[in-house]
Amino acid sequence: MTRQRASRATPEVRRRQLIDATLKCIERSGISGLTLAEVAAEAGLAQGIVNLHFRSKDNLLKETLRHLADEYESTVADALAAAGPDPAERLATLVAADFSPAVCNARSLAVWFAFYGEAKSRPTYRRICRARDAANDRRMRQVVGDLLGGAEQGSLRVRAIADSLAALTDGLWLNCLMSPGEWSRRRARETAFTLLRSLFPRFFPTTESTT
Amino acid sequence: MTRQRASRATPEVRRRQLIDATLKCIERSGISGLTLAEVAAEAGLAQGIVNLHFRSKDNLLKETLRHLADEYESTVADALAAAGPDPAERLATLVAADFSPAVCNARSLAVWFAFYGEAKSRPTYRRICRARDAANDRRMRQVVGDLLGGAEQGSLRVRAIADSLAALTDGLWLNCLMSPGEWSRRRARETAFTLLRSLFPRFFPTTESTT
DNA sequence: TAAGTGAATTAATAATCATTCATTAGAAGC
DNA sequence: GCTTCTAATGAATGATTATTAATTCACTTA
Repeated sequence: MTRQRASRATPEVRRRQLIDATLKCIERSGISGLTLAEVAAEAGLAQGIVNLHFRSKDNLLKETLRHLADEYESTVADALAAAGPDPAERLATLVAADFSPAVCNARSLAVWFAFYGEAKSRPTYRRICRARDAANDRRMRQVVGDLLGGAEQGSLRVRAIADSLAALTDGLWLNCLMSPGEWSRRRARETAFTLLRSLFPRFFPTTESTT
Repeated sequence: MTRQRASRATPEVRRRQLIDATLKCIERSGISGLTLAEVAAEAGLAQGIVNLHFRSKDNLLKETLRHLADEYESTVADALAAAGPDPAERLATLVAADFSPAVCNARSLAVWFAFYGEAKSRPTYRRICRARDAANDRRMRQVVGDLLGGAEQGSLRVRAIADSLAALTDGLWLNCLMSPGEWSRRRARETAFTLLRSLFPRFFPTTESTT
């Protein structure tokens, strides 16, 4: 039963490794069932390792959420940077990014909602999540405003539609989390695109010509 | 420091009282921070009271979620039963119910998302939440199908729009939970109605005649 | 009013877990 | 090879907390 002692690694490497293990463990046990022993075992390291590299469990959780938020932000920002100038294409890119495998996978969704669930009682979590939302909302309002053109730019209606599209993502993610059998990433994406086509038939024409 | 002994009450009354206390405590401390001592104190009763009436903490949590789901279900079902036969009115009723004070208040939202967050690792929670979603989705598909009429009834497009509207609620609720300062119940409701007007201009005409 | 019923209390128990720190040992420099 | 530095270990600690069960007592009823 003696463990093989792990070879040395830089703190950077260990921190990343422990965050990955934490993501897996939250998916498996939720935040309420998470123990440092489980995280350490998942990483193949000894009991005290988390306290060594993160000082406390609380800190590990914050850093894990931050990592998830950074990963999301860079995925979406990169996708948008790679898109062309056409507003319809840019909007489609934003929606598609939210349902890409890098973002919409069982583990990430489980962890996002685990933190959402704790957010009411933990201001720090709420702050990190809100920073993500704010960046997201700004992008979405810009793109929807560009799409609908000058007169409406910045109108309450543009704002409401952009906010609705952002909210739609969270709701469809929740479907994927709660009913993964019925709600695949693809179905969620197609549902969002169907809404886009219904909202903006001029910009997102329906493939089959029905009416 | 001696406690005043509580007067006798029926198990029914105590169970309800303890569930109410649990809702408050989850809002305050999250599920991960919830202790039976806190629940008992919130109810003004002694330590062992939860185990007496619910057998275990786990059972208390399940019953609390069930209570929340039942309350939601009866609120929405009652609202729909009171609405007239016009599909547009019925759709407006469904949306309005999701943002009524009985449903969309800080405590209920906090508790819903607390359970969503644990759902991945707790099949029982997932089952209870899914039952609520299924009833909701059925109603929404029926109403949207009625609104769009014969040809589209039951089409993939109707299904996608109904699913989107259901998802929209969850997303807007999340906004209310994470940013209660910016996202009042009323703003969330108006955002949803603005989407309805944009999607179905024929059925939900814009008040001011702008085009 | 005197049992009797069972709701409520509370102190004790046992288990879980985050955190600490003395010790071990891998890697780098000489 | 020897020394030094510091990552890694894991047993020990102490705090927290769900659960139990013996006891108390509020209310009912005969």
